[in-house]
Amino acid sequence: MSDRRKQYPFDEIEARWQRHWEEKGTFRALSPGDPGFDPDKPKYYVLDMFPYPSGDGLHVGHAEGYTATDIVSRFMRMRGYNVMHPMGWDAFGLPAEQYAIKTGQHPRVTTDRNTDRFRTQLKRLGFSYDWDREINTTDPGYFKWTQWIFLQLYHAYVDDSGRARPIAELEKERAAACPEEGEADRRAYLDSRRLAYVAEVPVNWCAELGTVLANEEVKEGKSEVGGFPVEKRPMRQWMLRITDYAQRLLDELEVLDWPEGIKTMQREWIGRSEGAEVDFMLEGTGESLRVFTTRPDTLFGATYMVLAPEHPLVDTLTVAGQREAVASYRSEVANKSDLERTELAKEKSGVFTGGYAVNPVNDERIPVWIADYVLMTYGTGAIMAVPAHDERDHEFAQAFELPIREVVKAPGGDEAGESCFSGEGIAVNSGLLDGLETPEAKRTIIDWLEERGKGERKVNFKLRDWLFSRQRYWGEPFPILWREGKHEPLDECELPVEAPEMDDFRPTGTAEPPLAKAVEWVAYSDEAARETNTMPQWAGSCWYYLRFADPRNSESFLSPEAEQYWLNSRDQAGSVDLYVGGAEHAVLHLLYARFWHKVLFDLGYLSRNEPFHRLVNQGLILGPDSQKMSKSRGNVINPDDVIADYGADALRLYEMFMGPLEQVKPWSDRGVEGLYRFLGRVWRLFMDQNQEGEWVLSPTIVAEEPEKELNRLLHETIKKVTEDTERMAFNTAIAQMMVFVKGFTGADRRSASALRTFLILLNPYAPHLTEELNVRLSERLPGDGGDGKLELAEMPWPGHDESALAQNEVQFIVQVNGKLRDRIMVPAEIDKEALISKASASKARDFLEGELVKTIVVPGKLVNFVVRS
RNA sequence: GCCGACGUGGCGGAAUUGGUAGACGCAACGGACUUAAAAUCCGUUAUCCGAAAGGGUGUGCGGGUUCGAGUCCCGCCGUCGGUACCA
Repeated sequence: MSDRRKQYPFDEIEARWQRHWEEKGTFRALSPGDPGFDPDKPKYYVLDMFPYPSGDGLHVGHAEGYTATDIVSRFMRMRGYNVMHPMGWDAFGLPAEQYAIKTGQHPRVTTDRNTDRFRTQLKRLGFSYDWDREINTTDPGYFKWTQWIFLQLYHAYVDDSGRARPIAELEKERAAACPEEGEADRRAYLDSRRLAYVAEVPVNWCAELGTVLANEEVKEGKSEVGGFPVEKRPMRQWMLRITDYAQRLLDELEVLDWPEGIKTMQREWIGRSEGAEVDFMLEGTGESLRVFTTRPDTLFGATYMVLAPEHPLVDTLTVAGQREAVASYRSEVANKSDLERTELAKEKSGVFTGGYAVNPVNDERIPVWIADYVLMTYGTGAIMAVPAHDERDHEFAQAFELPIREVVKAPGGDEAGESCFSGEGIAVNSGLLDGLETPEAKRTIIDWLEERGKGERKVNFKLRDWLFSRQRYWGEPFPILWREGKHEPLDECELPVEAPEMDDFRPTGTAEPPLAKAVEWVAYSDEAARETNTMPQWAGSCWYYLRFADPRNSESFLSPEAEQYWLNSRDQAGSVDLYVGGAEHAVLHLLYARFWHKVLFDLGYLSRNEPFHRLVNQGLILGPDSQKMSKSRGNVINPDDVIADYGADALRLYEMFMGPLEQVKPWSDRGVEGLYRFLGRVWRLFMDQNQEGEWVLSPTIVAEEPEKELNRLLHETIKKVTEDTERMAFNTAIAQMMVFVKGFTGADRRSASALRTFLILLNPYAPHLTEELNVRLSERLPGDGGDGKLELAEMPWPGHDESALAQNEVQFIVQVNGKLRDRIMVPAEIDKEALISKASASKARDFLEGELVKTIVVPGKLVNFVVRS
């Protein structure tokens, strides 16, 4: 590129305008109370998923989503909205900490360096962020409020109506209801209801990372970060009771304007299923075994039962003769990693305990097995097996030669044969249920069970409580103390709790977090010690979109005034109007943020019950080889290089022109060049180069209105670009602007006002070039401000004039039997008779032999003759 | 296996409500300018038959609905993403 001549001096232009915007504060979003705030302007909040500032710097995928939101932001500002478009840093996280371990350099240093680099890169792309609202999750002034929100969770519970309330209210109720209760019991009861609680549960321990991970962070038995093996281990950890919100997280998803795929993924992750819990008496023990089933109508077909190997009743049930087999199976399973357990899923395994249970519906005696296809973590950790109507049970029954009894007939009538039938049908061999259809049979049997106290209706969720502590240094410390083995909250006035300075960030190799090594810090007082776990990376990103509305508030996480203005759109469920980011956060960040938002909503801090009204996922940009970009493949495109060669406007425009925003699409170096050439054509539409090689305004530009055809082209372009930008179809908007440029390039008298309008249309896409040309155009046509000084960013978006689109003659197509035979030009006001007669006189007449059945006229479009030969 | 998205020229893609398939860009080819090249500008470019005029075929495959289907319906095939013993 070095010696090739530039199409236009983009480097100089872009740097200058970026400096100008920064100095002038062009894109500052004023809040209520700010000088110059206009209360009549409607607000619009456009949010990007803020990046983790990694050492690799910005990549073209960031640039894609951020360009899209920047176009929308600039567009909406020109349409009269007060637009908030902020940016910040999700800067706690593993890479900085691992780098610190390797080099001994404090993560703060790496983080600051990386955020500086990211900020510089983003500014170089000309994004219209309000940098006064920049936030960083690792700033004490920010995480003070992350810790504060944690305390709100700690001090809250969910009442019977499903709303979060202060736990103090529950404490009062409890004291009134159980006045005799001792202090320890009272405390245990309250802790069992808190939204933030401590529990000893089997958790995902990753030895390599030296920390536990949430279910959502484990993929196929490996850590999502790094791909290291993860094992289940019982550990005492902080948990958040997200399961109390399962139903609302499901229900309140409905009205959101999100991609259907993301909604489905959240629904599946929450995994609601309706059914019943049923008690089976265990023979000879006096104890009962509770199972969960979604098909209580198949109770008569239960021919055996299965417990998860970890189930507490296994020891009670196992008979002497089976003790050895059971013990060895249990230890075999315990040694399997989650990965092995799922990989071997095809082959069913299990062992008979020797014990029997009694089916409550028919008093039948059925054997109880243990098998690892039953999970301790779902339902009750035990199932009744109905091999005739459940594939897994069927497989197991075949492997161990257990009886299979059909109790549901398929509606078609014919029997399923060898394989099992798991659909709905008519109950058979089922006593009181015989002849009933499945839904009716379910209702009947549940009523029967409930009347006899042998079972009850039950809804189960796959969603588990959120494991909220990590054994890391670079995260938010918990605002919690431990005294005599009991946790207690720090007072709000002690926030933020900052991590101590340390030289050694290494994991301890045990469950003990690195912070435990800071002995002096841990010792809060003689009796009290600080919690040494830290919060997961998701904590900071759970509420950052709220903080942008009031980023410097030191008295509160968010003032009611800012909340009312920026986060309360009365006509929609969510607070943020438009949220753009990658689909990889479908069930992590987006679920956690919804949860916190609902808690804060319930506690009265927020006006809307959902955070994000409209969500758009940008598609991945692949390398030029159509493979995922990765360092090892060597197909990574660095935006810095592209900007150096072609400029930020060309990069922005190319990424928007590649195809629909949501779609996965490969990078093409040639493609960027094409858009760069387009910008060069735009430049030369306005500018000529003189003998000295200087760019001067073209003499073809005249202060007069465009002639009719060009005026139509102008208004067609206004219409199309407006509509396409509205629906975020940026690629087709750009295509139309190319057509405009082609049309006006061919004109030797170029209307200055038409060109100014065009610059407004292109401005959100290529802000630097257009602002520059606008200034130069003002020599010929002063700006709308009267003094020629008004910038495009301050101009209103144009509307199109419908009358300019009108044409004297319009084209109709002529079809015979739906097949194109000719195109004819007719007067726009032609009546139907004349149109048909003209159409039948066209080239179509050669195909009109035979009987004319009917003639179809689509106004403004076509005439179709239907002929039978 | 299940759920979701998608399948259109050599390539990226367009066709918003069923109504001209291939807008726009890339690549390729031809021409202008130039001593020459680069850059720029103009033109051609789905495919088959034909010298041409013109005609046939064509949106993954097979069927259907309709005057008319890339678009709607049924059944397949393929690619990508998610998920995986959740009873």
